[in-house]
Amino acid sequence: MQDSQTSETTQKAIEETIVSGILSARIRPGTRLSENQLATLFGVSRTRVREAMMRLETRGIVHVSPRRGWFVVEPSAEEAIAVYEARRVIEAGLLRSMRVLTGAGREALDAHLNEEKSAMTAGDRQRLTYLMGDFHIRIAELSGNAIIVDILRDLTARTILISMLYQSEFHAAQSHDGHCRIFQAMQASDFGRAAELAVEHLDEVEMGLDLTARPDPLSELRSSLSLPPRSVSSTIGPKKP
Amino acid sequence: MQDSQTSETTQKAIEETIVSGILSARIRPGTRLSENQLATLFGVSRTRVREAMMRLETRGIVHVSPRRGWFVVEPSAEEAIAVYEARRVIEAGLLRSMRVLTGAGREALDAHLNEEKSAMTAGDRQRLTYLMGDFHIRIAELSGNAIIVDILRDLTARTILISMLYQSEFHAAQSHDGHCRIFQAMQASDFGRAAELAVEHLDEVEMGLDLTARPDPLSELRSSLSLPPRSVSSTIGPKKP
DNA sequence: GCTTTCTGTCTTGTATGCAAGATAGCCAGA
DNA sequence: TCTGGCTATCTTGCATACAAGACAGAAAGC
Repeated sequence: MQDSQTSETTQKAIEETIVSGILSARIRPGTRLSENQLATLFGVSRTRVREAMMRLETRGIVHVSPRRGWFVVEPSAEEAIAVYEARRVIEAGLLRSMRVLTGAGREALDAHLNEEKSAMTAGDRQRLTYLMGDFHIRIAELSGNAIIVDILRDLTARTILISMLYQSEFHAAQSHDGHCRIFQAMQASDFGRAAELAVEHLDEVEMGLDLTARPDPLSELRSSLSLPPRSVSSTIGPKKP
Repeated sequence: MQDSQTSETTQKAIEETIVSGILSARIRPGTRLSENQLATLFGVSRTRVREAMMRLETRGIVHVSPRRGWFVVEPSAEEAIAVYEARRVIEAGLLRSMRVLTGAGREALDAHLNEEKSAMTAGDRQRLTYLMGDFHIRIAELSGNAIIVDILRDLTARTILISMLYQSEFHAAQSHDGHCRIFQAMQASDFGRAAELAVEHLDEVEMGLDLTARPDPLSELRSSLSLPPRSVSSTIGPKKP
């Protein structure tokens, strides 16, 4: 990254720092993001930090609790399900829409799968988390469609937050196998099959979650008092904490 | 809409006012959105207006030209193609993932198609534009997935902007027919067919565009000077006007 | 010991002020 | 008439000041 431009770059830098921190599992869900601290850290005023937070909120990455602070989102079980559902829809649709796997695309995915493998043997879990998410972004990049890439990057970030909350064990080998199978189908130009495999793969990962586990520990009490469930908030809709 | 809450609501109100203005084709691409004017209009300071603009920029609805102003986006031909491609991917994926059409869903779509018909006979073009886009959002709503609804709403807004730039004639009857066919396939629980029809429908609408027409009137000059083409910017990436 | 209240501190919410770039229009000069 | 430059004005960019809610911890009352 270049540091020459001061203006315009900083807000995006804050955004990307946080997103990439999540993508590589260095930032946990629920992490507090203090406007003042970030401002000091990046050497800017709160104004710019707030702008970055607003953008990240729109992207479903952080949320604000009024006058309490900004926090990295902790997706509820319902939200987690919605994220996986959205990914299945989009990734399956994407693969099914593909017609060819170019040579460059084949090489990119092949190189990526090799990286996954070496990270597995090295036991580098943080890097592995990053790579496991990045595989799906790489596939999106093959389409050359920046819109879809952006959407899937944000959904992947949310997925990683979900994993940190609900995933007890990390079945890296299983995920890697899933990726390899998808790649094989793509190499065979059987994109319908690749789409099916992607859905299965995401199902597998979702099934590996314990969605009764962490957040909303009040759910039992809540239901026994027959209060409304935690809102499956839209990325836009008003939050009521 | 309620007006009781002042805080928290206003920024969202600005956002939604603009988005719904676009969805109903009352706001044209390239419209200037002055921070000061909006601030006066909504009775708030520029700060809040700026926050709303930042969010809308993230959503791909507006963009800022540094120290010149905020403008409703004018998608380039490349961006237009990307938007349609993204919609095909997501809407086809969505329909294919459906398993049942509930009674309530059937009624909602049926009512919607009747509205389309009456707007056609009434010749209410603005309302028709809104309804034609809204059909696709209604389908997304059937999934109950707020993430997908939000994504498709923003893509629909962009689609309408694209129409206003590149669509010479408005083939409302053709679009309405397309919607009816999709609905029929859904009623027959043939969601694979519905997905195919949705792709065809979007193709038809895209083909009806004259993508050599409006923006970037300098494209000839640009290419004859062998300057780089207008960037197919991501929704996030830096804009270079 | 337990509860309640109060107060100091920390957080974000919002407005405002100033800086600096962009633009349009005028004016002068050739 | 056309060109070049100047200036007045308008725009956003960014920092800062202050308001106001949330919270923790101390103090007071029982």
